[in-house]
Order: sequence, then structure tokens, then C-alpha cells
Amino acid sequence: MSLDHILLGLLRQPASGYDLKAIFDQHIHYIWAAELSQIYPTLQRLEEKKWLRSRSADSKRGPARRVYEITAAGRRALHTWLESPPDIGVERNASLAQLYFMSELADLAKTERFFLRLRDQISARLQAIERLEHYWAEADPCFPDRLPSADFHILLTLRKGLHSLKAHVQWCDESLARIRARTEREKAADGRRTRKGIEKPESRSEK
Amino acid sequence: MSLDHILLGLLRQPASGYDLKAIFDQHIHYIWAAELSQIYPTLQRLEEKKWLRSRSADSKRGPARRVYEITAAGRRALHTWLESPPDIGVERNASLAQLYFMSELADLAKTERFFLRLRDQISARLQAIERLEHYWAEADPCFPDRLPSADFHILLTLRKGLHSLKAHVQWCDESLARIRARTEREKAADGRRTRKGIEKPESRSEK
DNA sequence: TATTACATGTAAGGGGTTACATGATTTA
DNA sequence: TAAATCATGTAACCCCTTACATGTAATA
Repeated sequence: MSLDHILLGLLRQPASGYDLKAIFDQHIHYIWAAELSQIYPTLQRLEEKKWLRSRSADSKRGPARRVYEITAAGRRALHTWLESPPDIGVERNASLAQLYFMSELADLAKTERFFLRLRDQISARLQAIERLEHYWAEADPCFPDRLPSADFHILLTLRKGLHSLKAHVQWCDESLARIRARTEREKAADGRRTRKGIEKPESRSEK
Repeated sequence: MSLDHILLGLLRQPASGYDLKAIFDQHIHYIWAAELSQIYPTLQRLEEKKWLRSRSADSKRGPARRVYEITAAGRRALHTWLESPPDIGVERNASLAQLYFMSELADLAKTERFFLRLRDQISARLQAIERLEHYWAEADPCFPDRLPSADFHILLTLRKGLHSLKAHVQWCDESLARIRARTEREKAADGRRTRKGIEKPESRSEK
């Protein structure tokens, strides 16, 4: 039930479901994702539970906004969650699963292509977060050691992204090096076999 | 629909649902988790889809086993998945979300305790995987550069775990250092304020 | 005039968890 | 004899996604 608590956390300032969706997309997309169709009913449920209360507010354009704020009971629930042990979920890594079974394709060049694509995606994310940290460092004279407590905690989460993404890219590079070394060795083995006339090179397979 | 494809991948050898559960728990727990109550209906659905076929087989103890094997259509579906781009899902990191909001507790000592617990859990996992690699290196003379292709791909996934977990522990250590530096600075600030008689030290708060 | 942004929702369905039901065989 | 392991499944429920429904106001 992490979404419940994340909404409580975000509602330190009053906000509508629409506002919260924007916060998910702009500020915590590297931590948690949520769709509007999930946010709206969840807010309603949290209000029934008395962790939130809401009021109607006018909007400049579009229908009336429903603005939520946290109750004392909600804040207690939030604190209980924050004081509970680190909530590490089970691993579910689809791209790693693809790699695990990729010998099935019997073609190392495909594994190499997989890693090149993966590296592209991850290093794009890494660059985005590096830029973010860079701008923050330039714009905020308190960065990084004299930040207010809320910003300090956010900085720690940002640093997690940097550490993880760097490690991910390094793993891609290490893997690509191993793959290339293997490919070279295969070619050399093919060469030896072809010279001896044991096997035709085009029937050579990785499996 | 990753579970479908993971089951196809595991069924390179024929196996029962019960067997597959054991493989999930013993060999790919760091990649994907699945419960028996999910595995059984999924296998049935994949058989209806003609990606698997099954036969009944006797068991030494307990009821008859239903042993599944992959069909040609199943293998084609598996290959399509393996050749598709790296399937990177959206982030959903509950422990990072806890940290993001933890300034709410207004007590850096609690953030420090959080990181100590997190570090314990992650470094235990890291040690487990390091031991795994160590035993493999000792037992298998082909390790790491002359492994058969299937083992080579599995090694790459194992290396991912090592890179990720090391980065995670390093981030914990970096964060703990930052937290301790902040705590020291707060103490010093308290001392200055107390000497000047501005505020009583027990009412000093992080927020 | 068409698109985008604002704003709130419902419906259907897939993915996953926990709990329950059943029963045989081996081991402590 | 009790517990663990083998073995297959169903039911209820939660979490989340995609698609649909509705309508206003500003902008291109």
C-alpha cells in the first residue's frame, strides 16, 4: 500500500488529484509512478478512511477542483510508515530476465545489440539526473551541505539515482567488453577450424 | 506479460509448476518472483494458447505431476520477446519514497537508523551473491571467460546484481557520512545558541 | 477552428498476493 | 505421531493500466 503513504507524503501541502499527478510526473517519476485513474479513487478511499479531508475549490478553467489535505490521523499513519523498516520489494527486472534466457538466440551479436540499446537508455537517464544535480548546485548556494532538511532528504534520493545509473552503465560496458572478447575468441576458433577443414564457417553457431 | 515469457524460457527443459516454483526461488529470485497460485493458472493459459503442451507423470510422493514442455509456437514467442528492445519497467521504489518524505519526522537520527538497517539488508544480499560467484569461480575451470553460452549469459545477470548492490551499499555509506556531518553541524549550532541563551537545547528540532 | 491544458471520474481487465482446500509420503 | 515436503489447484482481494466519458477555457 505504498501509494497511500506517498499521497499522504505529497499532501504536506494541500493539492488536487490533478496537481498530484503533475508532481508524480515532474518530481518523483524516478521513485514511483501513478495514473490519474488510480489517484482519484485512492484519494476518495483515503478520505473515507479519515486520513484526508477535501473541499471544493474554483478553477480558472475546467471544472471545480477537489483539494485534499492531510488529517492528524493521516499524519500519524504517514509517520508510522516512515518509521517502519526500509520497504524493499521483491525484484522484478524484465530486461534482466531477457538477458538470462538470451543464449536461446544462439547469436552473441544479438546480445551485444541488446546491451548497446540498454546502455543508450540508461545513460540518457543518467545524463538527465546529472544535469538536474548540476543546475541545483548552481542555483542553490546551500547545496549540498547546508540544505534545509526536506531538500537534504531529496538530495539523498537523487544521489541514489546517480549511483544506480552509473553502476548500470558500468555493467553494460563491462558486459560489452566480455562479449567482444568472446566474439574474438569465436572468430579465432572458426579460423582454426576452417583451416583444418573440420567445419564450414557459415554453420558455426554460438550455442 | 513478462511472466509468460519467463516460464517459456525456464521450460527449455520440461518441468511441472512445482519444479518451476523451486527454480524461481533458488535460481532467479534476484530477477523475478512468482507464487504457485500464479504459476499454475498461467501454465494452463499458456497451454490453451498452444505455447505449451503438458502430460501427466507419476510422482514418487504426492499427487500426479503435470509436466509442461514448450511447443514450436512457444519457442517463436520466446524468441520474439528476446529480440525485442530491453524491457525497462517504471520505477517503483518504496524505500526511496520513505526517504523522500523522511524530513517529516524532523529527526536526523531516524534517517541514520533507516540507512543503517538498509545497509545491513543490502550488504547481506551482496555477500550472498559474492559467495555465489566465488564458489562458481572455484568449481568451474571455464569461469569466467570460457563458459558455455547459457552460463555466460547467466554470469552477466549475476554481475548486474554485484554492480547494483555495491552501488547501493556505497550510496548508503555516502549518505551516512553526509548525515553524520549534518548532525555534527547541528550539535555545534545548538552549542552556540545555548551559550547565547537564545533557545533551550531540548526544544531544538531538525525541521 | 482545432488543439492543448485543466479537471474529475468510471469500467474492464491483467498481474499479483494471501488464504484456503486437498491429500500422499517421508522424516524427525 | 507430528512436521516437512511433494503436488495441484481455487477464491477473494489489491494494485495498476488502458480505454472511455465529460466538459471548460486558453492558445495556435
